[in-house]
Amino acid sequence: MRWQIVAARVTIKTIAKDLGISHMTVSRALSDNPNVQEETRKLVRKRAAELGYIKNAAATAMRGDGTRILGLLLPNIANEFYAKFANDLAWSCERLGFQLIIHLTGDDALAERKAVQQLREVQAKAVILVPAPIQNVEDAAAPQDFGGLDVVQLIRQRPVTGEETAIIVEDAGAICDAVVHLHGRGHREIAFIGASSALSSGRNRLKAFRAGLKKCGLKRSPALIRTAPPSFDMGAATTRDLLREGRATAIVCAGFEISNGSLNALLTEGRKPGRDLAFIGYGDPSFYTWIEGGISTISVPVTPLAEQVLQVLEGIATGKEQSSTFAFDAELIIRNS
Amino acid sequence: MRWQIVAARVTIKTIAKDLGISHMTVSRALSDNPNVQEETRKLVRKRAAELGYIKNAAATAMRGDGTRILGLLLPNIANEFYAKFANDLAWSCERLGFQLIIHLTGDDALAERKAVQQLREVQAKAVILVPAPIQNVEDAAAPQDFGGLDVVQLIRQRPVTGEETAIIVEDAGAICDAVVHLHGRGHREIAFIGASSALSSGRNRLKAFRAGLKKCGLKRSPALIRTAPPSFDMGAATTRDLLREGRATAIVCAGFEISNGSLNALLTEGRKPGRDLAFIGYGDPSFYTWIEGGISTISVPVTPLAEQVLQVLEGIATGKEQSSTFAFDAELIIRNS
DNA sequence: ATGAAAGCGCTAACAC
DNA sequence: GTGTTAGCGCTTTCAT
Repeated sequence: MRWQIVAARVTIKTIAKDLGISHMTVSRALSDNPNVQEETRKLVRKRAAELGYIKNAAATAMRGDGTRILGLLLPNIANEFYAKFANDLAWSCERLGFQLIIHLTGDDALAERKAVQQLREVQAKAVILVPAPIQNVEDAAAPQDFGGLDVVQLIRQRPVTGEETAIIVEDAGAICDAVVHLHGRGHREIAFIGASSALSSGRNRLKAFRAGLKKCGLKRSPALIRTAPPSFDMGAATTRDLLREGRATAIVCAGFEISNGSLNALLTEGRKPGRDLAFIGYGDPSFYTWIEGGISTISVPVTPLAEQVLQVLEGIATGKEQSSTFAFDAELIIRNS
Repeated sequence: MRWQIVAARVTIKTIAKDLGISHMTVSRALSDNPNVQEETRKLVRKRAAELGYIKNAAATAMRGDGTRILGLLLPNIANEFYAKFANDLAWSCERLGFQLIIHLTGDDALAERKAVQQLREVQAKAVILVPAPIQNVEDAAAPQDFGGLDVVQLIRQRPVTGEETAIIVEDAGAICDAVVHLHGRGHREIAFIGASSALSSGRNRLKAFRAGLKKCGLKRSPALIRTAPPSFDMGAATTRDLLREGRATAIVCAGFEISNGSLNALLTEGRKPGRDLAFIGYGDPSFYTWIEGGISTISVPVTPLAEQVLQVLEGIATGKEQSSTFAFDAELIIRNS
């Protein structure tokens, strides 16, 4: 026998015994089943509150009644975009009575697998994820098995069973617009800093940039196109290189981290974005609106994205789910460039 | 009878039947119990993988073996500080194999209660929370019951049972330093923008500011001390007021949102923080380091905080937990003011 | 309107 | 080394 130092958990049986009735009556009373006398119901609820009864979610889950758990898989939540998205989604979850489990993947396929596994273990209802980019053959050969999870893909779309809903942002138009705009302001040497072509987003954004060049009748200059694994440091270093070379008169950034890194390099080098050099950022850090007269940017619609996820979630909650792809347009916002 | 469209969940019994052995052997094999023949163990693991077996966390939880779930309660995660903290903590969770459930409270006591209730239902192991400020008598009268949850209070410390660990930041020294520093640079009209005294943090920071004034032999000017419910807009509006009045030559911000709002007002009004007016911000948005020659700030040690939480967590995980209060000093970082 | 039994998936405690 | 039993807390089903 083990001494119970802490009070044993209060269950419906505890209450039942305390009240001298069957635990089934307690169960019914607590779940507002009509087949209970109003009086008993009140009594039970009162006693339950007094004893500090807490429903055991595990028991409910085990009976096959599912859970109210949602999983969110993101590369990180330090990034302003992801943080804002997680924030919006978390509020929706509070409203709908869901619990939100956040897993960080660092864009690593293995981490993603582990997270999905854990979510399946707790029988999460759905998972919203930014799919990790497929880096090697193994990843491609062993597609993720989501089991009973409803899946919503975010930002990136991985060609899988085709069953999953995808919510993506369509930034090709805005990137193309950016080039056209810069051209209109007289720029002829427009640099592009983006992710390496290993990422589908990297390829697509570069394609959009080239489409913009073509539209203005500008010819491609390989020297002005810089791609590498995207990061703050990459954006900063690349920008410093471009400054040193002194050819570019405008920079278009195609990535959140890259954009911040590039802006950082510009400012720490004493260049005024919008004056000394035209600059088009990526994403919507709030300070873009109020530094240096406002930083022009390719604006990504976070809240609409989160709201769409919410819609899909509500569909899932009520069983009326239907899979499809939702695309939201990014928008070129011109401020100082 | 109901038609099973989807394949029935694979359990240890499924595997047992498939292999013609007892489900206990399967259980033992899967949990690396030594009392299984190496051969059978391998066989079981192989078959489990093939059949796509997923352990049912609910069943484990129901047996009283607990969960690997942690709860994190924050006012929001859009704020750079909270986002960074959540990010650090989430990484720790990945490393330790925990799942992190994030609940947003908006600093509302009722929302906090609901979140704690839900965490208790899923039998979370611990909850890390920024306690909602106590606004009214009801809140104070009905202290939160955390049941079996281990509790780590963050930033704010609510006097409760005294059992909980608290991890707080001690910013009084840095605030006082800020005043002394500004005085040393010749400023005599130093404004303070902070939270209303309803929040304990508001009171303490104001106290520290006054201590700074006293230390320099400056007398208090009520006209330069502005407190109200803290927000970005409050910071911006207050700053615009101060600019209009034209008396203050320096501003000390005592809050994350306030600081950003104030800085925003300054820049949109065309004032150069550090040149036209001395400015001491609060918190560590990354762009503070690289705009306007660097914004001076009261730096809050996020990563040490998260690391301490991690320490406590590991204590909890191994049962070697011991409650206490950990304080981390904020630090005055002078850049352009 | 209320109660008794069964079973969800798992593992500790016993057989053997 | 392997199998059997029992029970965690809950609700569905079937009595009463």
